[in-house]
Amino acid sequence: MSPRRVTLAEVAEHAGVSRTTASLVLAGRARELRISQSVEQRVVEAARELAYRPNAMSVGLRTGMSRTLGFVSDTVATSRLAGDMIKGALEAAREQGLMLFIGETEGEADLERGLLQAMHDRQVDGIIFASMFTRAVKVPAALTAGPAVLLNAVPKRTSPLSSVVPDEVEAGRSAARVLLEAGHRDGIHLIGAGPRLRDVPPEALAGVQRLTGISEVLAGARVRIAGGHVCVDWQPEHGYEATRQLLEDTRPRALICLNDRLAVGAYQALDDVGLKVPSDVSVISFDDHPVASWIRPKLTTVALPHYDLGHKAVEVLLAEIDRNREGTPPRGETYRVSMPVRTRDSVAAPDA
Amino acid sequence: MSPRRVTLAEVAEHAGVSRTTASLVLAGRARELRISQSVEQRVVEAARELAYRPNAMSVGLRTGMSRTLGFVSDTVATSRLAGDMIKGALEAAREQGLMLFIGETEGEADLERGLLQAMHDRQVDGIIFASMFTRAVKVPAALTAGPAVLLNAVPKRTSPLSSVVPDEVEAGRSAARVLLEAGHRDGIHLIGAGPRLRDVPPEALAGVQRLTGISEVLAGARVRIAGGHVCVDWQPEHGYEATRQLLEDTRPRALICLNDRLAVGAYQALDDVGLKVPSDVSVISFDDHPVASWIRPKLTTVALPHYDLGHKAVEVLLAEIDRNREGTPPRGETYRVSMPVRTRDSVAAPDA
DNA sequence: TCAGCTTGCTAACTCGATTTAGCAAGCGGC
DNA sequence: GCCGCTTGCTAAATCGAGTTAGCAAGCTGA
Repeated sequence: MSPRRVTLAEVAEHAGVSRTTASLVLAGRARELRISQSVEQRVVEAARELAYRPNAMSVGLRTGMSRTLGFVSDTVATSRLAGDMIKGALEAAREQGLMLFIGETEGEADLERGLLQAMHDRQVDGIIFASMFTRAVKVPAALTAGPAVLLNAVPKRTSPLSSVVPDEVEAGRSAARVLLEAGHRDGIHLIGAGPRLRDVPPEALAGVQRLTGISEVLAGARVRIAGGHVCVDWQPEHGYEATRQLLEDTRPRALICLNDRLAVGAYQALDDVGLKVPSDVSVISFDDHPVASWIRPKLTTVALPHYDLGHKAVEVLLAEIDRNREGTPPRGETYRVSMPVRTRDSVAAPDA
Repeated sequence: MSPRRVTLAEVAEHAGVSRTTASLVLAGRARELRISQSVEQRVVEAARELAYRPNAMSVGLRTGMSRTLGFVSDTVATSRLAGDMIKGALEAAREQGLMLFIGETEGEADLERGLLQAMHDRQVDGIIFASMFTRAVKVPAALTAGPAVLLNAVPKRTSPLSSVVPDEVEAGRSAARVLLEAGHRDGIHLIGAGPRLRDVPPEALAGVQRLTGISEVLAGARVRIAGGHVCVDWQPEHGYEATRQLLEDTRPRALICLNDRLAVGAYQALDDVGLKVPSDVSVISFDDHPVASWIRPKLTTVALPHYDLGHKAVEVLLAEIDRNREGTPPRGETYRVSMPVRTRDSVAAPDA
């Protein structure tokens, strides 16, 4: 794009000094280089009058810092589910005067390689490697060439990269506590997976961790999980079918749906047989998808902290960039972001 | 980011030629500058062996083309509603070897100005200025300094910028046609706005245009719109209340909900009084939000072509960039992208 | 043999900013 | 007056790539 811009050379000429002097003044180094107040004033004034803004490409080429970050993910920006992750990252970046390049791989290795290359070609200061669903990832070699952070992902193998993930175990504990606090002691069923840990595919990290937390708290209260219904995928249809099957066998008092879309399906199945939420059956879930507040009654759910995840990832990445500049090795730490309970209308005391 | 990269100078040295020669060869200008086949071969081989990739910052500084585009919107990337717009844009850009900077303004003028500046500082080749909801926008002055395109927006005043928008009028026609084709001739009610055009706020562009198309086709078939229910916002709660009120007065045969979230609410209200979709009341709607295929029965809806909108915007922007490079004035055209009907299960012939 | 043309490359400059070494002028002390 | 130090700036080089003018060598025709 070629719209005319004011160059530093023009500012220098306007102020009647060399480009070097102008550069040093605007970089805040006037004192250090013993430039007089009057020259400094002239430069600052000229820059203001001419509305000078540095060309970021030029600065980047000279300094090796482009003031841009890369955000590479499978489908975060485009899946309609985790937009707040991007939002959090965008805001954290903006606060520091940085811009974000977005790239989506759809999980394809070739696309991923091309994107990482394109970002490195553009000299990004660092890269956030994000996953739509919490999972363990194979860290691409190209990613460790410079500062990078995993977002909503943990490395499959030992890696120098730090991770930022939701605290899913604690979320499971929270969900169980909500039911216990409402008075539920039996008839608690899982929709989506369980009741044993081995009923969850190990790659479904969120499921494993949610169930871990749920089991821990219920066991601690000597409450048994009455049953679990495995779903091959966590969409409304699967929640509907699982709940239909459950209702053929028994009358549940509470459902822990492993995500909100499963809960949508559970609501539909309960409605089909005339059971009311929450007077007949309480429902608690995870994610806080917008649909949670569209269904009636509104769903109590433990929220994925997308915004905070994205924001934290940028913070951690910036720390890694600083570390890299100082020649310090990467931190390789896992940061867990807590998941708040969104209390709505789907949980009540068990009926008699 | 400072990981070691191979420079053109290193390729030249490896091939035993000048940097100029190496540059000309890799730019495909060997023939034009009469460089021998053997020299050309040596350069190409050296570049391959050394895995040379040009530094995009350097190329950008020298050529004035950064091979990046800006995407500025209110809340498109982060609202969870229009992710496919970004996806379409990302894919169109990737096909051309370009990358996308994303920035969100939340409709704040200061943020908007800062973002446009940041993108210009980084020498973006052009900018897509997008809106989450179809609307008329005040085009920021900074935007017309170089190639730019409006996406899901039209300019409030005459502007040199082209627009890419969904064809909402034709979408309204499609929706009406679906009902006519199912046999509906009366008892057709609108949920969200209407029945007259003046019942829609003029700034709710999609509403005005959808209603225009609906009215046109129904009038052409001599079918009256039985009634319309204005909603201050188009969320499920509003659809629920409007439909509840409607059901207190009359028994509708078909509902045209002005978007899918209103339809969610309408479904809930119909369920409350034991009316079945579609046997008792057909429902058609707009947008094709994911929830359309979660509710039961699945909703027939006229889809917003987010992916195609985003893709088209990049295409149009690239044409504008070429035009700008040739010194040709911007096109200033409006491109309407058609909205396909997603036929599901919510429309049937009227009952007796 | 000489002049003009062709071939095949290179030196130098450019893009816009930053960085570093160093120079000139002035001052103070011996 | 001379030398060393301080002040206040600048020239030159750098970052990595692209662009343009031009030079040297060789060939051909008169």
